[in-house]
Amino acid sequence: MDGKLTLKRTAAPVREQVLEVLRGEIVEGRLAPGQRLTERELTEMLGVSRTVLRESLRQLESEGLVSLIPNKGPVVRALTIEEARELYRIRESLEGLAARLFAERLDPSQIARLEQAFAQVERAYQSNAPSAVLAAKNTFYDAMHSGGGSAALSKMLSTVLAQIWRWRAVGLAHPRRSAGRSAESVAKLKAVVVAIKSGDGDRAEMAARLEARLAAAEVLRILADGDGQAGNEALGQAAV
Amino acid sequence: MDGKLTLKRTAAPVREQVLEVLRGEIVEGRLAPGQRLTERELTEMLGVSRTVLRESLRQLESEGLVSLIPNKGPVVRALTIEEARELYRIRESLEGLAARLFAERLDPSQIARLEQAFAQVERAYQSNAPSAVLAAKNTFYDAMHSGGGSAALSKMLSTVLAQIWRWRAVGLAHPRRSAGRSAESVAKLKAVVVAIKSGDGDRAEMAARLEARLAAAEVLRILADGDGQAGNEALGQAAV
DNA sequence: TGAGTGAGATTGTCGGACAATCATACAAGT
DNA sequence: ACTTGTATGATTGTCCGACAATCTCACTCA
Repeated sequence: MDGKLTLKRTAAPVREQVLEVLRGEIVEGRLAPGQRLTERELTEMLGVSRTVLRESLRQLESEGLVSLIPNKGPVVRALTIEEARELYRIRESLEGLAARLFAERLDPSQIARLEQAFAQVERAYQSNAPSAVLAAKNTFYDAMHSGGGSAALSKMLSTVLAQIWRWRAVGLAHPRRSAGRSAESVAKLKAVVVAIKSGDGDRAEMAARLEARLAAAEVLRILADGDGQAGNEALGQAAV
Repeated sequence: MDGKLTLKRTAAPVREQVLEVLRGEIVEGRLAPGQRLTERELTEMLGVSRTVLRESLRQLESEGLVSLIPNKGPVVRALTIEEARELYRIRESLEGLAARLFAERLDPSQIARLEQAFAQVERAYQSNAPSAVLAAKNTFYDAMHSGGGSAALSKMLSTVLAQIWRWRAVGLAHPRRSAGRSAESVAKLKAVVVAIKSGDGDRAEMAARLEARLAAAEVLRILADGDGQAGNEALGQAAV
């Protein structure tokens, strides 16, 4: 009875369900960036009252996933390339800190979780299924972000990742993806795991930052080259 | 006609006014940590409807200033020392990044703003008025955080600072405040300004991180020494 | 003593209502 | 043809009242 297994909590409040659904729709791209929504549409689509919906929308706004335009309605937020670049740098800093905290603590159960997640990434990579790789990496990052034991930090990282998630998918699937990047990515993740396990905070931070920087460079390269229009389109500006 | 002077926007929506008022009350400690609130109380106190109030509360929750306990009501959030430590480390990372971006851009108008803010800090320090120092430092940090040109970053830093603001006030006013810390703080801020102006990103980041680390150490020392009870009290646990 | 029970307080959710604001199309006047 | 003005519809902003669900706590009864 000591709380470690609070199983089957009563059904989540409607508000949280709405939040999860909308977040998922946006993050996975089924609601396109720039797409306009209205409260009426959404309430009918979800079968909830405006009260609940509006509370959820406020929260999505503070997570940076939607913009609420006064007297106009909610819009799925579309980022410029510049904003994407900023988010990637923030991610790099915070992920470096997460790795450092992880290495400084070395919580055995967290380590085990991280290694398991990494093994899953390796398997997914060998099976050559992009979506599986994406999913596996997400659980890996989740383990890495929470391994340092800071709830505030892992929450921040989630919201940052949610905003750039779309481009991570682009980076993984894009035809112009540089050859060998996947293998390199797995190798760098391995380095992060090893560095964390070594207990050396500096080394862990460096490894994590390096991986984040490479991932960012890859995605930004894909978005920026070709030409401006294509870049903007990928960012959702043209997705009306 | 090119939009640079959109003056006198219409009165802010009620929701935002409520948000600002509540945020201010919490950050400045007039609503004590751990203090219980109820929707009814707040609506009567502010003269607004539950609809608006609840939307504002959701936002405050996502900023980490209140906890919304199901079927119980909103509570002004009280942090443990451990959580405070985590927030200070996050602040250090993000502030380092902000200084780096600032140095990499070197926007002249932002530099001017920073120097003005620093001059104000020096004056406030010489006038030996703690509250003036606090206010001046806040505008300084604001200039520093937004000088890198990243809206996402400065928004994150604001929410982090809002959560630890209370302890910054403690650190400035506490009798056990180590002698010379104020002077040292001003000197370190000066170093940050100089480093940013040099355009050297590494140096700017180092300077900013150092200052953040010292400020954190000072506050955490005050909170942690003495004894556990006093520490908790300062953190607001006992303020029922 | 202890278990059950019931009242009260508080949030969770809903639906309706109306004002305020914005965008658009259309009409009118020059 | 072009500008100005106006009407109209769409959408959010805000309020109110209602009721169910859940938690707390004191109280009663065996």
